Amino acid sequence: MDPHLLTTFTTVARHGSFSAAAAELGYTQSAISQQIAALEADLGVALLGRRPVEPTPAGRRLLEHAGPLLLRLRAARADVLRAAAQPRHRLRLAATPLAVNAVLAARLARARAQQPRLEVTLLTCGREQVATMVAEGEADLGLADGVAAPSDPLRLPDTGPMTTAGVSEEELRVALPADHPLAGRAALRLADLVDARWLQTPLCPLARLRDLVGEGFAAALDYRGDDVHTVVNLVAAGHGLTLLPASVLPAAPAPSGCGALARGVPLASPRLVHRVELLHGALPPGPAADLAVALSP
Amino acid sequence: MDPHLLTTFTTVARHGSFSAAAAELGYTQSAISQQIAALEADLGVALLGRRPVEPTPAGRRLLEHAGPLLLRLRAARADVLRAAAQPRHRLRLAATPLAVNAVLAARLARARAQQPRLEVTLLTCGREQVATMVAEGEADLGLADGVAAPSDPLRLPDTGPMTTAGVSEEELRVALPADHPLAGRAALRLADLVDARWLQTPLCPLARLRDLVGEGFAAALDYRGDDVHTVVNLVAAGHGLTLLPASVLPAAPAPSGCGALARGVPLASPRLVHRVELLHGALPPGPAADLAVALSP
DNA sequence: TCGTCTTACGAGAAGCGTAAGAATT
DNA sequence: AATTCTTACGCTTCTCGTAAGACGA
Repeated sequence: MDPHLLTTFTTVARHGSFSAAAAELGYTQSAISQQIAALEADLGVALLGRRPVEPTPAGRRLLEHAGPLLLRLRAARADVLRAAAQPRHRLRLAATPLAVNAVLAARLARARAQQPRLEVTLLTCGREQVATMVAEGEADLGLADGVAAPSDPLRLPDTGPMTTAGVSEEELRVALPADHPLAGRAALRLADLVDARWLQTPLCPLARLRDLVGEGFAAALDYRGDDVHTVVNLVAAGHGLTLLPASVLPAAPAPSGCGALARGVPLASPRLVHRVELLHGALPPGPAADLAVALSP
Repeated sequence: MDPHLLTTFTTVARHGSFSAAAAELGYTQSAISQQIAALEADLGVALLGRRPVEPTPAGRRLLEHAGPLLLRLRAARADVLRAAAQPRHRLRLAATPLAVNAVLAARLARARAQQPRLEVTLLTCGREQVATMVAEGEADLGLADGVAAPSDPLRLPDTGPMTTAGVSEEELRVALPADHPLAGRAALRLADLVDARWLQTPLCPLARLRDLVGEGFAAALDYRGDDVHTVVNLVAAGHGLTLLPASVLPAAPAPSGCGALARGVPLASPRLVHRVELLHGALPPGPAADLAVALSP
């Protein structure tokens, strides 16, 4: 179960081809063939059917393990190197788009005022990638947001020992167009909306709502990016509903008209919050640790 | 980061000696020396100080990663082999001592009545070992118990994709000797008992209570085994309090006297339950899957 | 001086590439 | 016939063990 062979295996499975995997990994097809043969001999189990190249049931199980395993391996390496590295004066931050809200942006500004010489790089990307970057040491700190019950943690991918701390919770509202029949309501129950038209977005995955409430929540439109502006416009145009933190929605009810967003309707039950968590590995004393403290409430 | 080198590293660190590790692993000292050198060269970081042989800060970080990583690797291997193996007619069950309570023993008996030809092996061991055995495929099913808030999951060690399902929850009571001043009380609040004398046992670790309630809960006696009978006798003899499921405690108040256990006092707040979870990897259709279904409520 | 880790060196094994072979479409 | 995986074979690299060397207690 050499990790080397494991990456080869996942690459072959992904491409469905030995030769394509060889091209990607910089080996000859022959080498790939030998590596897969070695892995199958080691386990004593056929992992791939040939022609077409397709994982066997056992191979499918191994594929489920291989990804997280290799991720943790890279995370471990990064963590060890970090422990040995000198504290630096450049700090790399990874955050999901909705994570850097007004509160956290202000805290970040206050912290930077304390350490004016600190260079900060901020990169926006998806939830999983934030976790991965922090685990692999590509980012020193991560901020990830998501939908959760009050004071419940988010469910982030498991990448080994990583510190997570909630740094912000905010009311979550139902976002809908200004001319939507429900736009004027004082509050809504999520259970009453299971049959509504919903947007599927990485910001508010419908699978998460099903976890929390139950079946339903069919996707009227599946948005694969993670741009807040786009989502707001999709909702305003009536493509479907979604949940957004109150601070993203307009403060006053918009004048009813094409393309405007309503003020957002609070959720009566279940109470859900937009939660932001701070992620980091072991932090040596230094700017990263200081910033982590400053970002906490 | 060859797993091979990783196990060598952990062995050396555990023994604090290259030669002792060589003896355990069946290599020469020279080979161990070269393996550690290779690992350090690969990471570009010193992992062990020599004379005395002791992990550096970076080495300590790697040690924290290596254990879980190697466990997951063995778990992955076991899972793949299980997927390819023939369904067998021997079923291996691992359980913590308190997990096989009256309810589950009855369910198990009912299930066996359905499949009389099925051989069942039951092994009792600690919580972590149950999880490990299931992960590594040494057991087909595991039953682990612990203290939890109602309908909250237990916190079991992370060994990769493993199915856990709560199969039993039972009232948890404060166990105390029959002649204890609090023995007659109708209910107790755990917060009022932070300063009492407590038993530290694997069945009810005080660290868990601190998680749930707060600081306090000093250990008057630390019991390292996991035998229920012994714990009951320790409590009855007045060595300290502990929490036990109601079914373990005597049904009627014992006549006050030396070595008798009181009926047990219910917990008013927080509500805590004795929870049993069923653990298993991916189950192919067969006796193991049938039994898993039968054990669920 | 003794115990312990490191280094040098040779033998064996393992891994990769080239090239030819086999199997499927 | 073309594409794609497998096998054979030689070369290189890696890894281990033996044995000698270096370093501390």
